[in-house]
Amino acid sequence: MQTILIVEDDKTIAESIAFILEQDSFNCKWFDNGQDALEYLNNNEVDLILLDVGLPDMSGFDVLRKVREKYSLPVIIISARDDESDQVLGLEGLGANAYVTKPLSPRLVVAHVRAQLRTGKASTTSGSSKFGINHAMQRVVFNEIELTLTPAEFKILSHLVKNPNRVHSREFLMSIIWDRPHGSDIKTINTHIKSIRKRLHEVDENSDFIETHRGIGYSLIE
Amino acid sequence: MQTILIVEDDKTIAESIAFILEQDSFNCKWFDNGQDALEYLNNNEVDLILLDVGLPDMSGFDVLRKVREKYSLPVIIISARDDESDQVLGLEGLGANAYVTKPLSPRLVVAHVRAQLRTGKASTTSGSSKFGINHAMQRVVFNEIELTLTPAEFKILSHLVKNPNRVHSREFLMSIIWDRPHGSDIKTINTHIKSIRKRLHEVDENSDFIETHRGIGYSLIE
DNA sequence: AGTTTTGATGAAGACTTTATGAAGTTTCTT
DNA sequence: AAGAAACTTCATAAAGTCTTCATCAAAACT
Repeated sequence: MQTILIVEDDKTIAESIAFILEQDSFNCKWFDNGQDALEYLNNNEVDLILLDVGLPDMSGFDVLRKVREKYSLPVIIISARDDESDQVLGLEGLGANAYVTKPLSPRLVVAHVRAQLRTGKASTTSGSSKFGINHAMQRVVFNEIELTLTPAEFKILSHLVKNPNRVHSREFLMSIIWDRPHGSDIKTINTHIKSIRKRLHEVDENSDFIETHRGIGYSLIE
Repeated sequence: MQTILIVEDDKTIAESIAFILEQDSFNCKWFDNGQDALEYLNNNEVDLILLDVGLPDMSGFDVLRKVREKYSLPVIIISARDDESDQVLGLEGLGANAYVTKPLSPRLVVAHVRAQLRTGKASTTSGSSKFGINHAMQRVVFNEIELTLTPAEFKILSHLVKNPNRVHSREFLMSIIWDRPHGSDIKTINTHIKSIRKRLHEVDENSDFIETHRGIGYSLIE
């Protein structure tokens, strides 16, 4: 079942969206502020975000930017009709995937969500890769073998698998392991990557999926 | 004898359903609100639920969601003809198994119940596992031996047996024991798991079915 | 080629989480 | 109210994980 994050401070609106989406067998999580939503996103599998631009703690603009720092999942913007259209349109540059305006038409919301999830799928499935993620068991599947990983290793590797073919800095990978700033040496990532590579080698000796990008970080090739 | 939970605030309707079902030698329990029904469900063996969507305390929607958080038994929705058909059909996504509309045809209700109980049985049997659940006795069967468990142990182990091969967090397992938030130390789960493992070892010394997932929780391997 | 920078590696130890046994508290039964 | 059973808490031991560090290897630069 796919999970949708609803970030909306108006409880009535949030509940009506959740209601209609749940009828479509989506799993909904509601947050009335950006901070909590981002924290949830960092710790759970989410397939799509419905994001209100007018939040109490931070603008939808800031939320979207923070989401895009780490993830490529579809984000649908909810905006009041009287918002400055420029401001809302500007979100496109940050990677908003669609817009709906208040008052909301439930059917339209569902249509947008479906449209995004038909095409997207960015967060979980990954084509013809040799990798998969077993969320239920918190394991990464490689060549049909389930790897038992330590928590830090799982967080890093599952993120690499979800976002292959792009370089992830050590700083960023640290932020994947620790939600809050953590005063650890950045080179710690080297060691984690080493042990991940070791586990992959145990399955396939000649594999070399994790690439080092000197001076930047690592990427997973698929 | 199979037990059917009737959740319906109209006493006349509930009694007529119960009457006709008891003629068919089903054991019926009637509740006029969702809360009491859920409480009964959590403490007793139930084979099927007949659920009215229009309840006084919570919507049938909420009841069904709560049921599905823990159980996979068949649920038949009772709806007034004038309900929005969309809304009711949406319940399918949450795992409703069938619908009947008011005014009820007793024969039709019995037909639906029988149809579900012929096919269903999802709540108890579990493939080729060495585990089984004896709801009536609140015991878990392991290697054909019935384990005598304390209530908390039964709730945890039966949940693990029903949902094997996936990790369950300590927080979640706490919610299995206590329906309402309970200010207990989360580490209590460690102790319950310890005693469950001890009981399994008494049956098979070399068994090791409950796996620890560091930093997350536990899973049962089958 | 020599120097500098950056990454890989292995091992030690600091730190965190879990297991365990026992004591304490609550709840239920008689 | 007493006793028993069950649940929770606690202290400590054990296990596992993360970070650091020293050293070696590879790449980039002069």
